[in-house]
Amino acid sequence: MCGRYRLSRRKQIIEEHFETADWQEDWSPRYNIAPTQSVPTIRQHPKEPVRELSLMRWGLIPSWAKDTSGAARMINARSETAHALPAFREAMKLRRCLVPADGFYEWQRRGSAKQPFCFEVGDGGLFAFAGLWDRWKDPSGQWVKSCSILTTIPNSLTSAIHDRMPVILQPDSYDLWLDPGMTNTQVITELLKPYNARLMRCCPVSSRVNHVENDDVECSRPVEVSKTQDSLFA
DNA sequence: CCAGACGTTGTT
DNA sequence: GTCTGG
DNA sequence: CCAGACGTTGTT
DNA sequence: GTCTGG
Repeated sequence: MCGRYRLSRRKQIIEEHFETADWQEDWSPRYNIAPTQSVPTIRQHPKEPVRELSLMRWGLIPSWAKDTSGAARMINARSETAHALPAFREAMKLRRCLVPADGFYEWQRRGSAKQPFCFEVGDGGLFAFAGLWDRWKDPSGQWVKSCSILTTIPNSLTSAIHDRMPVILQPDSYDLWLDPGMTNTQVITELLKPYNARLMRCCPVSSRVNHVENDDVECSRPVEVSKTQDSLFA
């Protein structure tokens, strides 16, 4: 799954990489993005051929939710079932987005031991998670946009650490994934595959990343693991 | 008909 | 909102 | 995802 | 253990 990630590139770099329209919001590099926080997402404008960046709360709040209490459990949606579930079904058909990132964290557990790893694509550059979004009217009448990151079975790199991984889209499938006119969920679901392990890398990182208040480059800096911890790789 | 649920992951 | 259970 | 909190009633 | 906050 994916419960913590990194987006450390500057706004202009994100705009250029994903070929979006200019964005009014600010974005400061983040190394430890946590559920319920505000994150950039990319959507296709429904009428004009333009991709737009938009801040959303991470943890999808369905339009019919009474409150936000369940949102933290909706940070991920299983790609195998999302098309059929009440909370995600309509979003899968009509409200897909990209969630830009340049790293994500997974924790490997062995009994009580817990070791975080940082995963990257290529040399640590930008990539996009497949995302779903919805909007919910809060008690004051304000619309709150929120999003979820799809998950799938792990590839050979991530399976050593965890039994799920986030869906990372190939750049050549961005257009189809984002196309609001594509409502054939069967076609859409074809895109939700484990990313090529040979194009990814990972390494153990400091448990600093465990604490959400730590949000700096140290969170994804590789660390040595001790001999005893080394068995975590086994 | 109304009432109530609607989710993921991990752990075992 | 939609779907299920009673 | 992890970290951290987690509580009622009655009596004085 | 479960639930909330970030």
